[in-house]
Amino acid sequence: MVRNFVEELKWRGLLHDCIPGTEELLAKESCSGYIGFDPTADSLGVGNLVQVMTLVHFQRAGHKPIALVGGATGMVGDPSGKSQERNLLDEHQLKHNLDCQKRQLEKFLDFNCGSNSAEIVNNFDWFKTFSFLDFIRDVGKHISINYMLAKDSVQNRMGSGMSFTEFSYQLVQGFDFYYLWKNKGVKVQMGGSDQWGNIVTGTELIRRKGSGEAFALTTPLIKKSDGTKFGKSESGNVWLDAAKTSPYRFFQFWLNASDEDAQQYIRIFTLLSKEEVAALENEHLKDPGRRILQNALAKDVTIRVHSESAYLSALEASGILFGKGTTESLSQLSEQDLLSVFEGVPQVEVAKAELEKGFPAVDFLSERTGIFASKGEARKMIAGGGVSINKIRLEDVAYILSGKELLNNKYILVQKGKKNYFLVKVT
RNA sequence: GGGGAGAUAGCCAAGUGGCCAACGGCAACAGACUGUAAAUCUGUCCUCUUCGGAGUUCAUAGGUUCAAAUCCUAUUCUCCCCA
Repeated sequence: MVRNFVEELKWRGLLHDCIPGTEELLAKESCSGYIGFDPTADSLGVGNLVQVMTLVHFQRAGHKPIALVGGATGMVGDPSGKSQERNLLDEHQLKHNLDCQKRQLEKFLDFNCGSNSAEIVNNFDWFKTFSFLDFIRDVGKHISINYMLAKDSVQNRMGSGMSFTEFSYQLVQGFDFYYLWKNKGVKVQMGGSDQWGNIVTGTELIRRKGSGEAFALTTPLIKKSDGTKFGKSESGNVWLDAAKTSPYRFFQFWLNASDEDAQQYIRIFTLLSKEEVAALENEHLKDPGRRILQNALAKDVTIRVHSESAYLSALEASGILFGKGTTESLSQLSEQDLLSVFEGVPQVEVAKAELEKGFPAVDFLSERTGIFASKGEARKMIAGGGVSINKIRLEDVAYILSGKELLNNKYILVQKGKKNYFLVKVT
């Protein structure tokens, strides 16, 4: 049952670094390992999915995965990879974020499979009764300032400044590892490569304070092939929460991956086997235009994060919005189909009478519907050829809507650019 | 506490009396090309606009001047060095 976890990570491109001995340990016995999640938002984003997948593979390899939500560390703020001091979250927000993330994590792991059932822990539970004095005596005493100062996360901030709060972060996180090692027999911590410094502070603490040995491995920072940050779309962060990023948009995010990125993503974000991936890549190369990889990727991830039916509607919507048939296929849709296609697309309601007396498109798109922030912006966009109504490009800045452009006698489809849709409901 | 450097649009960064809504780069958005890709090219990119303009900016508050991002004064904040 115990498959080689590290091997699995390697071929998927998910292994960045590991402490010597980690691979041997994991190949030899079933272990407990954990990954921490930072409660900076009330939903995990696709970026966090990397760590989620790491835990999933960990469990599939027969180990016991523990997801740690950072009720305590979230109060401090991790300086890793940040060039500026972070704002502290208030307690209510923090609690809300923790609850939401917890619910999402539960979706991916198996909590009922015997000895390697997953677990979720909150480090606030062991920090809430730990006094400051106790902490600096019992924990701080074991780690030297010199050691802490040498960390990249600290060095990078020497020029721009860093509060004591964030400086202490590595100790706080280090103690998590120590605590879990001591109380739950956790031997391995995993995380993104930016967490390396924090993680080894933990192993160091275990060595010095507990005279024990612990292991760690990190996953690479996922970047797009053009070097930019992974996980953002035109409309911002891509979240796992359907209310924050609709399944349609989520699906589109993956579908829009470049060829190069799709190869990387399909290894990281799906559970497809090495052979299946290789087969897909072959197929893809024969005719890159069909975007076999992107389709497989988007399908797999959307189904696992949302559901089969969410995937099907996203697929259908995509077919209609980007398919060959343009206005005809739109006008042939039943009202119900239309609405389901546009589920998750911003909608505005407008009275029919308003349109019938003639509504200048510029005013309509800005002041009336808020699709554009101002008339000037709407005007510029139209002039630049970036606005379509019912998939027909609006050529004339002075165009006046008359109420004749209704689909199903009830809807107007406004398109900003190629990929941003708005549905106007006329009543 | 002393000394030094600095604060310009989302970010980086030029500008050191008028030609400045402020060079350039990045990011972002749109267009062309394409495969809803990449690369490339083009346009937009402080706010509003009847596209003629109008309004508000260069840490903050005052001041000098016909005229200030640029000079002066005070204040706030940041970094570095010394104590």
